[in-house]
Amino acid sequence: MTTQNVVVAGVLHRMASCYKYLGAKERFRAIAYDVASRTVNNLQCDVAIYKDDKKSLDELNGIGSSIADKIIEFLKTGKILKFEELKKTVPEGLLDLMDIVGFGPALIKVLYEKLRIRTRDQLVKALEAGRLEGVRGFGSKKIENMKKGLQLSSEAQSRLFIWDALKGGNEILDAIRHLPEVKKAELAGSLRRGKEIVADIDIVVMATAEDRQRLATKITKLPQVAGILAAGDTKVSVRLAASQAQVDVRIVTAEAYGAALLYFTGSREHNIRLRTIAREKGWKLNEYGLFDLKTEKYLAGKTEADMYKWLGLQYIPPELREERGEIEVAAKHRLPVLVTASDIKGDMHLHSKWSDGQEDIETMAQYVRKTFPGYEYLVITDHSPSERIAHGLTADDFVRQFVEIDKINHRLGTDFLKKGVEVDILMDGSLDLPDRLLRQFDWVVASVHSGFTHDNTQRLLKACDHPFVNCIGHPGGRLLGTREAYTVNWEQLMEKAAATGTALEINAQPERMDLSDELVKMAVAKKVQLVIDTDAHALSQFDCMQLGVTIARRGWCKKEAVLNTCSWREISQFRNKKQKMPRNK
DNA sequence: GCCGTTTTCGGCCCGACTGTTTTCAGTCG
Repeated sequence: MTTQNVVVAGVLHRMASCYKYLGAKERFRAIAYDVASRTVNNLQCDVAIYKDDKKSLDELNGIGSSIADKIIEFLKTGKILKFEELKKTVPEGLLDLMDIVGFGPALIKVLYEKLRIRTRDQLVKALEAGRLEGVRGFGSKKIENMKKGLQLSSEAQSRLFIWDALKGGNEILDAIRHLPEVKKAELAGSLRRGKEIVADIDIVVMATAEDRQRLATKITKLPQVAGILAAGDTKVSVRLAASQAQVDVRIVTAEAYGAALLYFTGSREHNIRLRTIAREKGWKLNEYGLFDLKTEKYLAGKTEADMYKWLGLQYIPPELREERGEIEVAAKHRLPVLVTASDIKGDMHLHSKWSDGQEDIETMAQYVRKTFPGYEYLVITDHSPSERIAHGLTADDFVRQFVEIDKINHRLGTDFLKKGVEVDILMDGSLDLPDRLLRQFDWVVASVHSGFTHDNTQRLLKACDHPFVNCIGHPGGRLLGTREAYTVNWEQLMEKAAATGTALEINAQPERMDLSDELVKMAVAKKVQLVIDTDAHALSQFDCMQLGVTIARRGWCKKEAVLNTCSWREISQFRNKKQKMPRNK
């Protein structure tokens, strides 16, 4: 669905690069094309729906009449005449280099005009032959950095999945916090906003002005650091030994800590809006604080809350700072109170040794009760028979498992454990366990584990119609970096889920994150009941609940929209209500 | 090229670090 968006955004981005190449007189045009490119890239729907609707396209942020025409031209003809013209004056082969660290428009212009280099290959050969040495502006370090940049860009894209980035980030954050000069330190950047994939790890550190330089040096010498990319006394960039991830550390004073945190958390688009608001009020906003434009007087900067207050906005949680309407809503002080990890009362999708989990049920129960004291219930949901590879249980197995669960509950003196199942949705939308068994479970998660190349809408709709199905597990079926999500008509599925009293899962496994934040936002708007699950197969995976909560928060999700913030009594009511609904068939 | 509840013209976020060169341009985030 979004492939077309990526293509269109790519063309606009390349046009922006062309205008950057053309120099100062075109620089604002370049910015305009970049903004439009990002808008298309962030679009929640397929850009193709605007093919015959210039008016709506024009209304999008950063897309005016002229760019709207060009997008429509591309959608209809597959090219943009203006872009074809631009390519005649700009060395197209070098355009892509502008996305590499260290390669800007001025550099590729010099390469082309002085050395007639117009492709990446020619550049690599020129570097190997030493043709750049002695050319004015190309010192030995610059040439070295160009080689490094090229090398890095040809290696696998160094983007990190959030769960890995969090691990690396928290590890070095912890080391930084232990340095005596550090008063405070926090993760910032897209990691703090909870994006699925991040490019680097940002950290903001508070220290006194006198300590900054010494601290910067110490940070570069931490054992986690494998290489130094840049090191001033307020900014340090290093590469982590473990993951090769880039870490940008900013060291600021207490006066500027909130401003720096705000600035380095982003998003870029969010910041630009904030700065514009400051401007309109006669102030200037930067990473050091909020200042009066004329007198330079410092107005605020110690905390993020201060900054938002001065700007007349409600505090905006990091997960919402994506310039997706949060500023307008914050101006009216109408932001939703987002769900938090402490609201969660239990995990409703996990696997024991009975199928493909690593632990026995009692060990999990004891671990979770100790580690998550706020939890009131834990639903064991092992696989059904079709999942042979995951040792799916037969109907008889489940009956035996019921007995075991009762015994453990009895031993622990609680009813903490609930009887559940992750039942397979077969190709025709039916389930692989009989109704007489399904009705005995406390909770039934139904999931697709086959037919990933099909449009699975009908299968999922049929599962929602089943009276004993309470939740659709990992509804999109994607595995990040491995398998694309299968095709689903989300409008239809969400409307069906809401109408039938079927919950949709936010599966918090790091390689799933399914529903995605964008789909959560859509589900919230359609009043679908959500459940945040870890799908844990090992004790350590119960920690992923935090990740699921982050996804929910990015989807503007309130506590009320998440079923497992409720007591078990309320969850039983949710289940009973569906069973009593009049059936279509 | 976009945008506007002072504006349809004249703005457009802003500062740090690097490298190469003697005072700054280019690039990044």
